[in-house]
Amino acid sequence: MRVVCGPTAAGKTALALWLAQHVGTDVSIVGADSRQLYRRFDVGTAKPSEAERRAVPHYGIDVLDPTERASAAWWAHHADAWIREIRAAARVPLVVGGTGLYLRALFGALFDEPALDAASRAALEQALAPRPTDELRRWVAELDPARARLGRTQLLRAIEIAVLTGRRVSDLHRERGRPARWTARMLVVDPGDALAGRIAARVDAMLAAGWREEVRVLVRDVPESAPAWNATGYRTIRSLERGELSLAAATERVVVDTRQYAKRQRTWFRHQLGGLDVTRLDPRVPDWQTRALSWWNACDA
RNA sequence: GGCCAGGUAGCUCAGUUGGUAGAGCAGCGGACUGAAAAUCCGCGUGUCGGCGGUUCGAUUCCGUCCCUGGCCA
Repeated sequence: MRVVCGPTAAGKTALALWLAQHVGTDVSIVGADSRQLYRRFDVGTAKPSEAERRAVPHYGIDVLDPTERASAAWWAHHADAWIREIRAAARVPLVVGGTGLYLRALFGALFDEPALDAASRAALEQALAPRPTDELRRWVAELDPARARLGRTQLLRAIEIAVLTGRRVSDLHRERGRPARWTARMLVVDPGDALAGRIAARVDAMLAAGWREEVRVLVRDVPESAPAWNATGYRTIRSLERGELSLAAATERVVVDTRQYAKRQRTWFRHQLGGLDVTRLDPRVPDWQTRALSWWNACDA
């Protein structure tokens, strides 16, 4: 299974589209992007354009309402179905995206979660929400010490599993590991120190493409708590539209946030792809097309 | 040209009654198994504007020059 990944604004989408149109077979793209899932959050999530989606079929884009919460397992389940559908239509799938955990859920380590009662789960989430992170950390130090050094999201997860199943997540990870659904050949796209400049240019382009207008419409009926607002920049642009920030300050804020996000992605793609077949490509090299094609041709499917 | 206020980390600033300095932001490194564009952890040597002087010792005091901002001419 071919996968194009890398930090945001690296040029993944462009490279994938180029490949789709130059490899001589019918390619369909599966997006592995946790923010492009959401309908109506278009400009700031850098979704492929209408024309691009007409030229190459895309899956995994515009599949959730802004208030729905996605998850890695949810995405992997659907991605699996999309891939089968693409193959059944005698086309070749290409997974493209920067959400590392989603890729992991499809190609590796996600464990098989025991059934959790939805009501108790919601009640527990309510009860935990107001608790300070330090307190959660102390609890996890008791319940599942191996997880206590991680962040709040992971602490909540550790407590949830411990309370609802009576088991430690770290034990379940070991005992209920699931075989990978596909073997992946990854092409990690990264333009090195040109990335910061590309990010700044992309934010300007998003603003010019109507990002503010998009947000102005969204604030009318998408509640502030909707998961879709977590996409980088959206809350900042919302503040801009409320007059809480100048355009210059908002732009700078979004550029910085995006840079920091891209940095986290790099760290992930540097260290978290263990066991997978990885090829790295700097799209600035003059022979990037040759290299991309030879990567494509070295893969079975 | 005169007076005043400043020139300290990439940026905004604090501080040193003389013993060569520290915050926020930025940046860098790392973690990550069903919220992941999320959530966390770690990292601070910089001619303290230049040159002289006083001093055992100056970023700190004195002189002078340069630069920035404001006011007055």
